[in-house]
Amino acid sequence: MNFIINKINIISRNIFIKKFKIYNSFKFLLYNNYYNKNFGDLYFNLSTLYFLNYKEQHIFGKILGKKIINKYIKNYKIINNYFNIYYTNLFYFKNIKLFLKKKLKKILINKNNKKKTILIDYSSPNSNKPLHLGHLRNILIGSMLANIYKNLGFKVIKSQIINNRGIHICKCIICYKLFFKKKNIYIKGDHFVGKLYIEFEKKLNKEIKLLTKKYNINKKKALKRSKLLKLVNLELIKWENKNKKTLKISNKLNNLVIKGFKETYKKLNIEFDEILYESDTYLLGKRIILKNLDNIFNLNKNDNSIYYIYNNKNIIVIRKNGTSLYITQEIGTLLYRIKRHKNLYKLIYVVGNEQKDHFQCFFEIIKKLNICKYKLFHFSYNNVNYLGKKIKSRIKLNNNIVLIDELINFVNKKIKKKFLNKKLNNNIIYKLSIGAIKYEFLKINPKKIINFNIKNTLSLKGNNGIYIQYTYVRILSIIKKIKINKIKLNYKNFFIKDNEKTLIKQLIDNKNIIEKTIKTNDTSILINYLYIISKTINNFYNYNKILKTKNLNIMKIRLIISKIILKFLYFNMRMIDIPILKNI
RNA sequence: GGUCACGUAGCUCAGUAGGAUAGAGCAACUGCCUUCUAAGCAGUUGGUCACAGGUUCGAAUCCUGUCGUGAUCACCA
Repeated sequence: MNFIINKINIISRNIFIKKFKIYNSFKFLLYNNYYNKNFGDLYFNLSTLYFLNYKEQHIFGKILGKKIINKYIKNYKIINNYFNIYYTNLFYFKNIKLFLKKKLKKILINKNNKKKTILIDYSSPNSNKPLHLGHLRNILIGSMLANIYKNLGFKVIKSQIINNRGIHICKCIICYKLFFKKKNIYIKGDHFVGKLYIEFEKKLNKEIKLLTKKYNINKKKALKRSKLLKLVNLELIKWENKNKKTLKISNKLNNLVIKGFKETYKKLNIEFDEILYESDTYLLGKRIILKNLDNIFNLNKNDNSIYYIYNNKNIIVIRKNGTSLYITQEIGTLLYRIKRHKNLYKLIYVVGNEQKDHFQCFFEIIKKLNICKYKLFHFSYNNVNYLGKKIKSRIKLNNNIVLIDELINFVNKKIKKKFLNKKLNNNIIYKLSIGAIKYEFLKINPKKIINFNIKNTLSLKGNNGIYIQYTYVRILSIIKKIKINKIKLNYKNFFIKDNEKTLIKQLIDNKNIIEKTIKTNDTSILINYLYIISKTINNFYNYNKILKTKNLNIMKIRLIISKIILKFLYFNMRMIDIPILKNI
């Protein structure tokens, strides 16, 4: 493919100079076509040659056409001002041979990226509630990007920071102290702590309602008078002053949550190279802020809080009571990472787009502090919505599936029910569930809102993860039945049908797709590609008999194509981390 | 109100480095299991690409405005 494009560029330049006396370095954008049978395998639009008029464009086309025909290019045709190129059978033969012999990594991936290290920060939950569907999108996008970068040759550090410090933790601590201390914990740790948080919010709401009635004041004023909130704030000061009793409860709750998170991650086959805790990093942030108090940050002399001016707004970085905030932690964590990892190439924060302002402010501060020579990048994805509103763990859906654990259970049951007559074992059902969930969340462009809907989102027909897994198993079952290693391809007996040509062309496109995915960080590009080739593969399977073909040569060729299909499916499924099945 | 996204078939989404006739899946209807795994294949129906201007030989794609939806604008994280 590339050599054809290069050749066209070289020949064209000659024509421009000799025929039209035009000296410029125009580069062609050629497109692969595997959608429309009436048009060429490779094409470009002659109108893009803006420096020639319509007549000249066609003269150019005709000269170019005659010159490019060779053993790989059979023919050319100009239709509607489009220059179409048609491949010879030898072209397909060569590509099949290449795909069969070489490792896909070598064919599909540029080697320039070796030794560069990328740190990807994703998931980063607060340790006051279980992981929910909002986190799920974050986890899956981050994990897939990490996978792709790894396959591209980068060294990847998958990093997670657990936000285990702050008001939210203290709310749980207070709730535990007041109402749950003597009760037994009989549910998953993260679910228990989530319950503490919800209970606290309920009690707080009650108190606020009472206060607003009693003193006839608005909510803001009531919040200031709240006894519960006062307790929480005191607890936060205690926490940052390392009060032993407070830290003991904090650690207990923290451990419960982390254990719960680990179980959930394991179900999804998600792993991290490092897990950091805000409790270990926030002091670094606090220190550097105090160090730069006069030149970058400002002290409010009335109440001793410290703020940074961003877009004419005062952003508080240290509270009047001396405790730190989200952004304090963010600065500290970056410092911690820089110390820990030397020679990073880039840091990518996979965080929701609602934090766009936060990251812009954060990056600005880092630039002024002049502490980081690495590229910082916020990859923002959009929300998961339910009934038009952003999903939060406190919302309960109809079937209670707002949490990741609940979603997995739900899908698991659904698949079990659907394939009841097939008597699948639990391991296969589990792999199908995970595949379905991952595919469903990743197939939508990250910059778009996912409107979560149980019926549509978890449809098990058509364009979904199971379809891909099934396609793989179908082809595998053929290969399993026959020893294929000794088969040799011979061009003399080479025969290929149109649907097989389409497939080869699509496989060639894999390289472009990967490059485009990484350029845009859009996971849906690769997923949709996988779906398109799977459709072609199923078409190939239905129309071309393989083991039952009488002609031995044709059977050999189709077996080899089947083997190549498996290679491609395996490679791409691994990138997305959809579980691969060996049988059903 | 300011800022940032998004608006494509009844529903869920592709297509946006301008380019040929706007594509899939679900839902509805029609065929195909004695045949390598029917979790599949093939087909029919379904579109004012939110609306209005502009740029261009050419706009779903770029620009401007309007409308609609969501996020954000905390001494929460």
